[in-house]
Order: sequence, then structure tokens, then C-alpha cells
Amino acid sequence: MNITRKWASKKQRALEILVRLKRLYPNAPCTLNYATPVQLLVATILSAQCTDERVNLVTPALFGQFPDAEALAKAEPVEIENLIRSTGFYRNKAKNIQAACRILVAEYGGKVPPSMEQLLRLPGVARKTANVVLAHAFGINAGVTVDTHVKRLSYRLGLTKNTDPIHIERDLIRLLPSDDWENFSIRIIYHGRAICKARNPACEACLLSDLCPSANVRE
DNA sequence: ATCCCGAGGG
DNA sequence: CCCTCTGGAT
Repeated sequence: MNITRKWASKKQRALEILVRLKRLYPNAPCTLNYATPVQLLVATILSAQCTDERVNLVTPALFGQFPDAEALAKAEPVEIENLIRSTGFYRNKAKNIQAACRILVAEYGGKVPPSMEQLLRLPGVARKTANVVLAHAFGINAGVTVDTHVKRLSYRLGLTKNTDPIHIERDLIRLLPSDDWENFSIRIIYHGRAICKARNPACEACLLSDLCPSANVRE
């Protein structure tokens, strides 16, 4: 049974998925806690391979001691490491956070530059992190945030045949209106956490299953 | 392709 | 034990 046969096109199916997700998760705020664009950038770097919930556990102390780019740029690396240890990858994350903040101080007056090109020059920042920061700090629809959930669900839902984030993002950009890029990612992430889990996807409870070529076909 | 890395679930 | 969690650099 070919799911796509029931829909005029993959794009139409993608738009129906978007409508369902909006109905399913009416409110879909960013779940990272932060007060400034710099803090959002730092929190997003910390969120690599780690839940937002855990990031939110360490950022109050981190931002309490080092509230802005200037403070993080001057900090002892080991102090940052100790404050973020439980998020994993703490040596790389601390090094990247400090190096990025030093660039912010040196080149951008301690602020986050509002463009993809500038953000991608920061260490520890690639398209996923840049997309999150641009969308939430500046309201700029630069692209689609492709994290592990967006990757997994886009593939299962048949919205892409690719497995690398760059090509998945390209496919999603073609399928979705730019105004919906970020809320699509957030809602997909919600759905990935609650229903379409990596391990045992709850297809029986999934309100997208009639749109999903992978529904109930996993062992 | 591999490494960085801790915490929680099954 | 193994897998996964809003990745990125080498």
C-alpha cells in the first residue's frame, strides 16, 4: 500500500502533516531557557546530544556567573567545564563556547551576529544551531532546524530519502512554506519525544499514521 | 568514519 | 549491558 498514492503530491502530504502537527501541539515554544541572544546561542551549543531539560538544569548557574559574552570570554575554561559537565561533551562545549564568545566580543560588540554566514564561522556552530538562534533570537527564517528528531521523523514520514542533515534540510525547505520552517521543527521534535521515539515508536497512538509510510512496519 | 562525553531508560 | 538525547569538528 502506497501512502503517497492517496495524496496528490509529497508536498501536499507535507502540508497535511504540518496542519496535523499544529492541531496536535497548538503551543510549541522553544524549550531552552535563556534571557538574551548570547544565552540562547550558548544554550543551543550545550544542547548537542543532550536534552533541553538537562541544559536548563545547568544554565541558571552558568549564566548566573557568566551572564554575557564578555564574562564567558574571560572565564577560566575549567570553571565553564565544571558548570556544564552534566551536559556531556563538556570539554569541547566549553572550548567552543569560550572561543565563540571571544569572537562575539572581538568582532560583534559582544552580540550575536544576525546572519547564517556569520554564525557558521563560530566554533561549535553549524546549521542546526544557527537556525535555532536566527529563528528565535531574530525571527529570521534561514532554514529548517534538522536535529536528531527532525532527521528521524522526516525519514520515517517519507519527506526525504536522505540521511544527512544538509540534504534533509534542503528537501524540507522545498516542501514547506518558509514561515513554517521553525515551528515545523519544534513540533516534529515534540512529536519525536512523545510518540515517534527512536526506539519504540508508538504508531498506534500516532495521529499521523495514515500519512506515514513507516507506520506499524517496524519490528 | 570517528571522536567527544554524561545521564537516563530499557 | 546498549541505545538515545534539539551536533560539530577532524
